[in-house]
Amino acid sequence: MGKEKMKNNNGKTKLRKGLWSPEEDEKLIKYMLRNGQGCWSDIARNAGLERCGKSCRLRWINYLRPDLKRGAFTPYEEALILHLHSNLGNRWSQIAARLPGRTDNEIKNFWNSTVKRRLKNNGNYSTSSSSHVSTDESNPKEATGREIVFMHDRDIMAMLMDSSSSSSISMHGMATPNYLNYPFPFLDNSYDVFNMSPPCLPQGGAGEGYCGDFTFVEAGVMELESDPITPPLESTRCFVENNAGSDHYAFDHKKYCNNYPLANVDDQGSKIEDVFEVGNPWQGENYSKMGEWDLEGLLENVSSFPCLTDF
DNA sequence: AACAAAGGCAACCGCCGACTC
DNA sequence: CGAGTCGGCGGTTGCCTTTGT
Repeated sequence: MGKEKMKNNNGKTKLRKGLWSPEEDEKLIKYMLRNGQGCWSDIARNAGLERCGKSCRLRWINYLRPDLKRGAFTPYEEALILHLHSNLGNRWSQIAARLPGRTDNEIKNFWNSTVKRRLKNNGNYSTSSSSHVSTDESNPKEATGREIVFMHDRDIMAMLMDSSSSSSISMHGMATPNYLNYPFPFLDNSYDVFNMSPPCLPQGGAGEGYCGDFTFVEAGVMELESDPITPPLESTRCFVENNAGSDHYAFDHKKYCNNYPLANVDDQGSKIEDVFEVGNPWQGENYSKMGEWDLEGLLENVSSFPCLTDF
């Protein structure tokens, strides 16, 4: 890393920094499609990019990967992030591993902006607040020295309700506190996220992943996967359509590609789906669009949640 | 309409562990 | 065993956009 900078200083190679241009993206995409992932330094060199390998890796992972899901976080994802953070702390990569299609950077940004702002607006949402957050005073920090904040699911939903203006969650008129207590049975703290095995890493092997356990099949209905062998993440249908209702994954051209159209990444002007030679992983006959996640409808169909019938 | 503040997000930085030679 | 390299991670920065006044 520093060595690359040294080279730069010696004038051998001038490495670019800052925002990526459409041409750079095109080079990286084409190279990755042609050669696949390898040594990032080689990729940067061989793809003709005047970037360090690290920069290429970051760009690909956080932005160009075809399996990325873009758009606003769904209420489900928000709740999941909050819950996982309460267990994992700032281990963004681990949290991201349980949110397929989302990157650690994305989640980190979401946390550092949206969540922290909501916490701030909510006032008491701090480690010193006993009403919303409880801390284990006997062991305020885990072994790594990280501060642990224990947040109950009730708090999570309170936050979500408070944030209803910015998300599509709809809870107005709902008057059943029991739902507030346990709106998402799968978010119960009894889940040992540290021992969930294996995590939903893209390279993860067979087994039940956290997200892989769930499949959205229609609005407001979530099924538990009965198949003991959960498919790899890429093929796990556990997403809802993003709130923007646009593309289901990486290429919401207008909004996310530095405001340039990535559709012309190919010389022939083919679309990104064609360039990647893959179908949209979030589309297909097995995928049912959900649109906005209407929690009211969800709760009306509460009987569809096997776990919720216990309440 | 103009300006400032806040929000959102892409990208960089520094550190660390794993691996190789 | 130590140095070098690489990939990965979390923290942070800075730019652009949006919102408020």
